[in-house]
Amino acid sequence: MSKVRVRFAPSPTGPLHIGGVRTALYNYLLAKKNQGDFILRIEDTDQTRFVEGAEQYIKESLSWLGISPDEGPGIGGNFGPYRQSERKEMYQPFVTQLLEKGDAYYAFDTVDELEQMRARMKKTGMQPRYDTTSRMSMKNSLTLSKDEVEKRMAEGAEYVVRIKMPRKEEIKFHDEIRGYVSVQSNQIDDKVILKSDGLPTYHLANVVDDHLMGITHIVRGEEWLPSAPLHVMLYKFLGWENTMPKMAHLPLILKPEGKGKLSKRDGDRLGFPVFPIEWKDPSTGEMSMGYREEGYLPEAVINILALLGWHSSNNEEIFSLSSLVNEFSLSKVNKAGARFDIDKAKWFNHQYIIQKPEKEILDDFSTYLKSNNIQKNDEYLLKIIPMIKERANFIHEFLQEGEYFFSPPIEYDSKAMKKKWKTVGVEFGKEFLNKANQLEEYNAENLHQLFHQLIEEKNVGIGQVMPTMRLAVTGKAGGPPIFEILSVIGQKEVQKRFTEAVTKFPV
RNA sequence: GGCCCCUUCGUCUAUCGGCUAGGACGCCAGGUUUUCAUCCUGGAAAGAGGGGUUCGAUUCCCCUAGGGGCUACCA
Repeated sequence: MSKVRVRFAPSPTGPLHIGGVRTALYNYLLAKKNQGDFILRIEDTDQTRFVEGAEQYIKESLSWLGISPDEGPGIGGNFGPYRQSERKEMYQPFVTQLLEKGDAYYAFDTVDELEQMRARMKKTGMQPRYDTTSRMSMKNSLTLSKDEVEKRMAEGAEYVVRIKMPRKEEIKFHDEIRGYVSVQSNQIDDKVILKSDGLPTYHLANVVDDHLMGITHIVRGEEWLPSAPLHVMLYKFLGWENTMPKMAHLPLILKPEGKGKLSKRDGDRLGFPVFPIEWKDPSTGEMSMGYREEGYLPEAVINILALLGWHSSNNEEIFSLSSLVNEFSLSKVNKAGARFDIDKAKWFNHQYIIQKPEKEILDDFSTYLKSNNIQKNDEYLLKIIPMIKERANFIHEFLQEGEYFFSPPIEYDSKAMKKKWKTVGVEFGKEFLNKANQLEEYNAENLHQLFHQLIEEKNVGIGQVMPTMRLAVTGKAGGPPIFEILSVIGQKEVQKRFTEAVTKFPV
């Protein structure tokens, strides 16, 4: 059995949609599961849609997520070049072959003529397309005399090459996810395979490249399913039927609500990213948010995307990239489109935040703090990270969650103040701090002990006095264990905050 | 409009003819906690409809309905 080789083949027309990222991921998983190769191929045959920086964006996204290609532009490999624009001459022999065998033909129709043809057909209730019947009334090498065709070519007339679809034939192929799919050939039009600028269209290019690059499995989005029969015909015409790659068409990622596939607009409207990393449109300057910048961990994004359309039968949901590689199978990929669920996405991120070692969180957290003009040493941060990480979905929430670690409270939870800011608590607090200030070591354990001693001595309820202390020092009603907070903030600062609170809110 | 694909809790999904239909997110209730979060326990919540096939259908087939995709010299 030959080595598994799969390709991810985006076109560099802008930022990579997360649906595309998932396609890349599934390709990667299939490759690695079988010790195969994952190839990045840039499908830039449409020069008019080329966007500066898009290719770099794609590579950076994949690299951030840890699904780096084994071969690709700038990476190397034995099947290059990996940009279709750089493979231009490689397609010509196959076009010639198709032409000579009569499986393709030249067409000289102008845009206007094509439009007229479509309008005409529509009017008479026919399907508007360039196909087995309508081609006979158009200007092409099937209708024009050989002399006329040669004359036009000699004059340098613009032309395209179209595939000549058989009139009546069942095209049947097997999809790894959907089973057998069959279509009548007369439902497919004579698609352009070579454009007038001399570059192939996607259809020809992907077939030729997949063949030349030894691709064994095509894993792509469901939007390609309708053109798959066309590709099958091309494999047939080119004589590659026996080595045709297996095909798998992935279900689409749908809007969280409403109709249709997930779009950038949904993200903007509902406030979540649809792109892996931030993107700035070079022509408009418009920014699109990315998962990376919004505080998602790459391993969380991988996990989220993996579960959108694929599921393990053992009910597990938390998967690292390497466990996905072990578990993944095309046969477990779902057929139906999956609605994107941002709440579950956040939950995944939360899981990975909790799981993540403090030292690894440190970098991101201190970078975030610096951008907010807050400087604290690593030792200090390392103490507070474990206290707040399970309370946050994102690292940028750490600051908000634990703002009292960086500055005295500005606001005090009014509901809690009303309920818990009472004489008994304040008096107790004063006495507790007096004693605490005498402590040899101002640490959580000692503070805890002292506090409980005093409670017994005074015979007060813990709920009457502890919230008071928390409110005075943090301004909040909830949070990590109070004695740990006190010990981290430090004796002097605690005393200061308490005194201030008492002054502000006399009882 | 035409063609193709799809259809289990609100959402992601398990089930490959035997189901008291399982899990996860979210939601609700209880427990733990001074508190919030975490964690634990419990709860509400689904097989689009109609026909077949079968001893038996969520599972196989057909029809209807609904959803999605494609329908360019774009990918």
